[in-house]
Amino acid sequence: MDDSCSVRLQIFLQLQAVNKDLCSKFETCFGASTSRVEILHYLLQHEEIPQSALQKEVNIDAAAVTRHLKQLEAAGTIVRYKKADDQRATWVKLDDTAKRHIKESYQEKGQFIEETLADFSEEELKQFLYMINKVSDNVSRVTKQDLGGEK
Amino acid sequence: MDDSCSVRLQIFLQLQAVNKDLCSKFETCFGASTSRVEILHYLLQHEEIPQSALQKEVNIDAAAVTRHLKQLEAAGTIVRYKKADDQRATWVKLDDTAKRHIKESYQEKGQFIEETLADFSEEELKQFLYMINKVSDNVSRVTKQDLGGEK
DNA sequence: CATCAATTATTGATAGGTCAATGATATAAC
DNA sequence: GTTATATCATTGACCTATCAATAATTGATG
Repeated sequence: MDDSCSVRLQIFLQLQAVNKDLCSKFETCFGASTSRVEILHYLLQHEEIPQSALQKEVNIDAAAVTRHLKQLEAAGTIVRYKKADDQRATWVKLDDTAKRHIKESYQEKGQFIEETLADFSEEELKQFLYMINKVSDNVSRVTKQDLGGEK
Repeated sequence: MDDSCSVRLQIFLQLQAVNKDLCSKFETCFGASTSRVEILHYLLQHEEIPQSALQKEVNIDAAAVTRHLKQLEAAGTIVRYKKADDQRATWVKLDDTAKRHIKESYQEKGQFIEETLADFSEEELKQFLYMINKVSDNVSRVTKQDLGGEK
């Protein structure tokens, strides 16, 4: 683990470290956690959306989504409601004035991500994304095969 | 934020998603969280080490380190002690039999990381690491400049 | 040597995530 | 139509990370 795959191990560790730093600075820049911003991002792109769909888009547990939305609702940022045809599903929608504020705020802070990926050519960016996706595929494949005979 | 830098945004989101999956599967594979394994990894490489040094190596808060070490100590995996010349610093050391077990276990499971990065040529690996490091540099640079005039 | 500052580890409060269990509604099967 | 099954949102219990405050020890400075 130390010699033969040291580059791989380093990648693994660096990935974690970078991600943590990134999230932390993202949070202080945007004034909200990445999860929260991700949720708001999707809400910006959909006039209204069922909570279950939102939950699938965002990368967190349903329980966590519920708690985020409750807070956002309490803050007046979003509205939640049910429709006549299905009393289970909850629909989520951005409050109008909140929507404006968020749009402005994002425009102003969108550069954070740009700077994070400064000095990358467009070509490099594509390749980077490609690699990340490859790792993602590998990871999802690992689950089903490898962990069969364990413990 | 949606059009001009959509690739960047995608990279950002994917990075998070991948990292989360990676950690989750890593954890079920190794039977311990990435933080825990990282700690043990460093302990494998140092016969004994001051807790403060360990904390700097590993990517987590001092408080979290304390709690991990307490658990590891309670489980008999590590030993902690002070030295005569400095009653503040706590030294940490792997228990001998635990050390053997961990070494075996790692050998067996080291392939997890390999499979995660399967289908990467050595060249690609290097480039990937290079890119991650570049992002890391960018992120650390952002802090000092950008967040000056905020809020 | 007495005080002030720095280092080290710890604790408490808080935030945000997971999983498992629950309740309420909707759909299917018979 | 009634019973079983699925979907959806929520809650409670738990875990792990953060930050801020604290305590204990050491080093430095007057």
